[in-house]
Amino acid sequence: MTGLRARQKRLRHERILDAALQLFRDAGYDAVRTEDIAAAAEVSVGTLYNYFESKGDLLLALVTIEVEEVLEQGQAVVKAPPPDIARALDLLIGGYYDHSNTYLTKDLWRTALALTIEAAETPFSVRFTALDRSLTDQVCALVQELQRRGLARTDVDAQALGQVIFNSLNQTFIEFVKVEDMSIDSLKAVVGRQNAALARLLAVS
Amino acid sequence: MTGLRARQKRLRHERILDAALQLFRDAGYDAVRTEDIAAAAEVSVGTLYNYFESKGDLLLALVTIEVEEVLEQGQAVVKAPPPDIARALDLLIGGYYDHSNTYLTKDLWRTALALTIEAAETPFSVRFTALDRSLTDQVCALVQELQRRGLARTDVDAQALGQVIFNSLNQTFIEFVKVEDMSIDSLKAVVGRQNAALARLLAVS
DNA sequence: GAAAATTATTGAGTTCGCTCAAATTTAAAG
DNA sequence: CTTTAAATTTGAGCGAACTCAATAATTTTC
Repeated sequence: MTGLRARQKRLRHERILDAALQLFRDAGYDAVRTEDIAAAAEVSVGTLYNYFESKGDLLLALVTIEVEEVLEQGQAVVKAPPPDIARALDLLIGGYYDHSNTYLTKDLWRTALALTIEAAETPFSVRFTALDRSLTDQVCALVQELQRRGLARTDVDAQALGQVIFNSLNQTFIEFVKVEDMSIDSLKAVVGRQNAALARLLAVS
Repeated sequence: MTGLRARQKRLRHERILDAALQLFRDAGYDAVRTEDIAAAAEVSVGTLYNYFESKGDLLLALVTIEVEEVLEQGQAVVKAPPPDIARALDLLIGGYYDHSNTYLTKDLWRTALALTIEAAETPFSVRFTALDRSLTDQVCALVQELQRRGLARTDVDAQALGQVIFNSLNQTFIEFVKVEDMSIDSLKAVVGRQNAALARLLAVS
């Protein structure tokens, strides 16, 4: 059986994460002090820093959960995409966007995205970057799948194109979280127009 | 003639900016304290905050200068692009990348890009976002120019495609500054491959 | 040119993220 | 059960960005 220590460790880790998510969502990242999180999780500040490297690290742990779910959800679309390039892209990317506000708010995404750039070398940031790469791979896989099914031109570098598509959807998402009063629907509209253009270029003649 | 006050104001503003750039470049953003900048500019900390909203604001003022120059330089390419889609894109984008380390280091770009996401509502961040939009417009203009010259397919939304291309080059630049030991040449190689793929799709059949 | 009004500068003080030496709790050894 | 060793928690203290009431410099008024 697991010792008392291991059990308490798991419990505390969970309590801290739960407290942080709750507080971050309610009050916004900046308004929450590490002291508040520690208090809500019933540990001291020092203990909090035993479990997480920094306040930002704590947020990135939460973001990671969200992205992992997004990634898994995307698999279904890649395996059986709708027989239309624009629709397939809209479905995959729309899925990403829809899922993105399950746990996190714009404020939290803003902070998290900023952190992954600013503190690019921290363990959690590295992990997040790896997830970004997985998402890129997923988009590439979709393009390849469309080619394989004869729905898209095969005389083009699917890898390179997938990267471009992912980069663009990622950047557009950043714009989205930067503007507090932009709806997910208008985000989808912007990307939908881009997907339509790409779909036309990719269509088999 | 301008009063003593206005003259001193201009002088102080300049001295602060110069001191900040020097120190930021030498020691890195985080290692420089606002106190150090104030001392180097021979003003007090309070005065520094009379001229700039925050330490980050000071950095964004510097970044803005760089981007404005990049934008101006790009005009030449748009007006007379080489008669080949891939080359035209490589030239415009390569110009952006080459210019980007005239004043700023990767460290400074990292911090600045993070700031424009995190503090999206501050005046300087808004100004930076506007410059980003101008760059997007420039890429769109290049695509349109290529279409006008009969070098690219005209049955596609140039605006949407330009956005995609800019978003992608921007995101790739972010990846570049995130990885300390990635050269500008390998950055260009990555984007070059993407441009080749797009060029093939855009080629008139 | 002196007094009043306006504008700008100053630096000690506040806040918050984070650290680390001491104290406490749990596990292992005898 | 006691002692020793290891792991974990704790919170006062530190550093740096930023603020604001007091002060000083400049301009305007008469």
